[in-house]
Amino acid sequence: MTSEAPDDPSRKNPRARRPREELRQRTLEAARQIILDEGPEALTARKLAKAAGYTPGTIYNLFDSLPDVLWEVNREHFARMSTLFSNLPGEDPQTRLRNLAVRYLDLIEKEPTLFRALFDGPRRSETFPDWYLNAISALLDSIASELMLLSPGLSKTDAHRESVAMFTAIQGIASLHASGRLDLLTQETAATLADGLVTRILRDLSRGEDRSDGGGETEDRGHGARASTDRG
Amino acid sequence: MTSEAPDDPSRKNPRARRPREELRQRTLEAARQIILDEGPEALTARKLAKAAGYTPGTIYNLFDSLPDVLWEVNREHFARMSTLFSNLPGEDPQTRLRNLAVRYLDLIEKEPTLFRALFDGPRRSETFPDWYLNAISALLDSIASELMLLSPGLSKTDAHRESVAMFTAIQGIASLHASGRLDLLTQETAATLADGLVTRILRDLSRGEDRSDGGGETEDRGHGARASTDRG
DNA sequence: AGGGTTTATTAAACGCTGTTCAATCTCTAA
DNA sequence: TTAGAGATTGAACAGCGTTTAATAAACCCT
Repeated sequence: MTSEAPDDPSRKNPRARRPREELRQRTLEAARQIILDEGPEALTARKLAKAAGYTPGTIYNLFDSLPDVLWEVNREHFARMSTLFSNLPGEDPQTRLRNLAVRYLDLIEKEPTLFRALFDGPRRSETFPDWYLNAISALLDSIASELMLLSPGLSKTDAHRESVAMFTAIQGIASLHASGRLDLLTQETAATLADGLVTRILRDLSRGEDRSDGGGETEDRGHGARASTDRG
Repeated sequence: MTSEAPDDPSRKNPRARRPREELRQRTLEAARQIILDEGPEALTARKLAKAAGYTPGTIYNLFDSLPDVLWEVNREHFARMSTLFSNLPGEDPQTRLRNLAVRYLDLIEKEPTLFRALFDGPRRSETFPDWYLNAISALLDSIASELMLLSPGLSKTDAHRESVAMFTAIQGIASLHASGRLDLLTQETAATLADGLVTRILRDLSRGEDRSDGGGETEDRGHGARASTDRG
């Protein structure tokens, strides 16, 4: 399957011009398929070009770079995920948040390579696109608002902190699961672990509002502000 | 700094033979330094060879492959970490486990690139060395034994599940922190987040023994055994 | 319809990567 | 002193992302 559509002009005319946006979209679909099948590390310029029906150079006419292609795939994937996170089923915050976690891990179970492309891929010092930060912020905010519903005594700052803690915890399970390393640790399902974690956190959170730990003294070598100022 | 020791025979005799084990060790130190300075992705064959004072081919006389060098560095790093995990300070399990988490994140804060080499690097389908699995198992076991001390009603299976849950949660924070993405989510310190998480889990765990959630119904599309058989 | 311009496409090249290997050199043991 | 063993090298290979000059097709205008 070298050419795609039946009326693909590239069969007879290799240098025929194709509508730009359509070609971009076809490239993104090809890229998505490669990632789905073989993981983000298999997305090479030459392989993508062949899958899309042209030569490597054309990629750079359509996109800025290969990472740029990946970011576009990620953007679409993240957008598709975000729709799943709104209108969560459940009567109370507990149920909704547990469902959120389970849904999240369900999706990762089905498309682990796309998850890795989203979160394992981007390395330090890379600059993150705006939609990326906004999408995560939105997710955190929706978690935080559920937490404030659950525990009205929570300040905005505290709710935010707890939402980050919860997200990063789930993310830890998700990341290990998507990279195939969770099985090295346990037979337990990712969803089971996450559900247990969320349940415990929510139960403790809904119980007492303050975080005055019962007399635990830790060796604190003074790394970091325990109290925090509000953030935009 | 091209040559290392003052009596380095490679200065006058480029093809002089050097003691094999010593050279191996020198290579590992050079590799570790490269990872520390520039991250695991900067560990290339030619750069490592130059840093160790020879040419790329020699690497393959000393090691099986470049990933093999990385695994050796990881092995030493993990061993060094493991010593930190034994003899935890603290009277009760709560304090000891909180200290464990804080120590762990402290180390990652100081050597984030070594952490990334250990956990972000190895990709799916890669076969993991025995020491890797054993070291993680040992860590999980020490967590599990603390948990059983904390909550004597816990079965071995439950303790293991909870230890995995706790570890993966911390790992999530650690991974995001080491890759520089935690700052995108919050101003909060990694240690603060982890400490809060551990505190909540332990508090809930020491309270009630069973996990009968307070009537929460989730959409369960039947993915996975909720109860689990014991694992060897 | 034909000519000029614009633009998409391509092949080749650059510098990088990990890895292999024949040739070469050094050292050691007999 | 010499033969063999073993370490080291440089060249090569296939792949990578990316750039670019040349080319061919399509468009616009007369």
